[in-house]
Parts: sequence; structure tokens; C-alpha cells
Amino acid sequence: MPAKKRIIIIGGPTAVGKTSIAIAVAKHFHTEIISADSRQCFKELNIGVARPSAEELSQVKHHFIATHSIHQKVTAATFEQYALTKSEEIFLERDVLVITGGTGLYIKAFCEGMDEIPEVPSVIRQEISTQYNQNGLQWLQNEIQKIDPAFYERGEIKNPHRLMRALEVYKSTGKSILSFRTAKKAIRPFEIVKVALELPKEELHRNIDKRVDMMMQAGLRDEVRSLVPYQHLNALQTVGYKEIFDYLNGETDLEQAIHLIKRNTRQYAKRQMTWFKKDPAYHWMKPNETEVIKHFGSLV
RNA sequence: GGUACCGUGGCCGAGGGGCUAGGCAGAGGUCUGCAAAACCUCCUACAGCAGUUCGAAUCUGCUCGGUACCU
Repeated sequence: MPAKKRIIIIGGPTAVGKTSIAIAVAKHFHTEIISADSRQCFKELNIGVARPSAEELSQVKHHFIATHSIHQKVTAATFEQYALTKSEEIFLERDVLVITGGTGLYIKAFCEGMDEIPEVPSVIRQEISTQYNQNGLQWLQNEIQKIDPAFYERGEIKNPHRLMRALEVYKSTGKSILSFRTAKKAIRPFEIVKVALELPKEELHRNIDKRVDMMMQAGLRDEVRSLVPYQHLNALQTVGYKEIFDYLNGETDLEQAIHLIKRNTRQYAKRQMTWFKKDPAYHWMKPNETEVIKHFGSLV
């Protein structure tokens, strides 16, 4: 009987040191890495999303890094499919696989699956977003209240994204989005072990500041400049890009932009912590290679 | 030295005798299809001292601090 297949998940906030730990762990188990990062998957984004260096990428095979374009639609479901397919492939030859990244929702989609909701035609999506831009939140709320009162009752009715999703699902299927939510966790044909990396807040903040300065030295400004024509794409609503766009558009000076990148990255890291803390399956550790390897090794 | 104006929470900023503006930052949180996004909750201040008043951050005086102009 073949050994039980195992997925090692390494989560944690940005700048905590996931990349190097994941590489060390993957090397130790002679396996590969799937990145669970909603921004590093774009080939056009490099410096600003702290993509692993060419040197790092050469040490261990990585997946979902620079595999997509900012012009494509990439969602949690995209990642789920991608990672499921990849892991099957990798498990043909390996017993262990490392997934690391800071996008909690993507990791959750992979581990627990997402309910099947039919694809929404882009015409419907566009129509809704146009209407929302013209008529505002009030309009969205009214529509939902009319069409899907059950969702209205329990939903976050001040969050336009949630409302638009509920509305587009209703308009394209004629059914409430709630009727698709089974809340059933997918059964995966492998074991999942989760570790989350953490550092004292002051230290994490120092890492963030240092890393932003390094990004600037590495030429972030030029990277962002080349993306100016696409600044409205969703993929570019990203810390490190938004702020430099503002600078390039003459709305702030460079010093201020850098300051804001640091601040917004701290806020982002905080939200990531909130997400990971919620899942009790995570075992929290310091980003120390030998400790983390020992932890996973002891689970065999 | 004189005259005038100003002093509101970590920062910005509105108000102006009784009704806790608001924003940012910060803290905590939400989350099944844009998630590095979006959204929610919390954070009761009016420079100091005296006075007027039933009641002062709001009015008066003094003190301190700042700004502008005059000498």
C-alpha cells in the first residue's frame, strides 16, 4: 500500500519569512512548492510582490508563480483547480508537497473546496457593476432586498462586493446564492498539516520596512511605471503598486508613497494574521528552519 | 515692547452655553468566486488657572504657548 500523501501548509503574514522556510522544508522532503499567493501568480508583477528570486526558484520547483497574466481572471476557484491538478501530478512521484502563501482564502479553497456555483456571464457582471457605479450602494441593497430577502437579512449589506456577487448569482441562475452554499467541506485524498509562522509585531514591522526599502533599490518604481497603462486592473489594486501609481500620477511625492507602502503592508499583515488565527488547525511557530523541519518530520 | 488672531483626542479638522461632527492613524474583527480586495466594531478631546452661569470646550479675565504685523 502506498504511503499516505501529505500536504504541508506554511502560512503566515507577509515578510515573516515564508519563502525561505518553505524552500528549506521542500528540500528536506525532496519535493516541490505550490505558492498560494494571489499576486505572485502574475508574471507582470515581480519586485512589488516579493516574488522568490531566480536563485530561490532554481533550488526548488515552484508552481503558481508567474504562471498567469494580470489580464486574466484569477480567483480562489482558479487556485483551487490549479492546486488540485498540480498536487495530483506531484503526488505521482512524491509523498509530500509544500503549499505556502499568504492568501488565506486560497488555502482554504484548496483544503476545504468551494461550492459549485455556475459561471456568471460577464455581461451580467458588467451590467451590475455599471449600475452600482451609477446608482450606488443604496441601489444594490434595494435590488438584493427585493430579489433575495434571505441574503439581505443575513448578509453584510454594507459590503458592495458581497452584494454584487449575490446579485449576479441570482440574475444568472434565478436562485439565491444561499441555495448553493452547502457548507460541506470537501474530502481530499491526502492529509493536511498546517503551520503558521509568526514574529513579534515589532520585528515583523522592521522586516516590512527593510523589505520595502530593498524593493525600491531593486527598481520597484520602474516596474510600476511599466504597468501604468493597466493601473485599473484588479491585479494592480495591490500594496506597493497603488502607492507608486499615485506618485507617478503626481498625487504624492515619492517619500510619502514609500511611507504609505510600509503602512499599508503593516495593515495587510494584520489582516492576514486575523485570517490565520481563526483556523485552529494552524500550529504557530517562529520562522526557524530546523524547528519547522523538525516539527513536520515528527509528524510522519 | 505693542496690536491682532489662534490654541480641539497620536495627527488632520468642523462646531461654538446643555444635543458626544467627521476623517486618518491605532486596536480588534468579518469573509465561498476581484481577498495585497471589500466590509464591520472600538477608541468621548477641546492649553492651564480663576470667574460668570442651574450648566462652559463654547462667555469673561489672567497665565502659558504659537502665528502675523507694528516699533
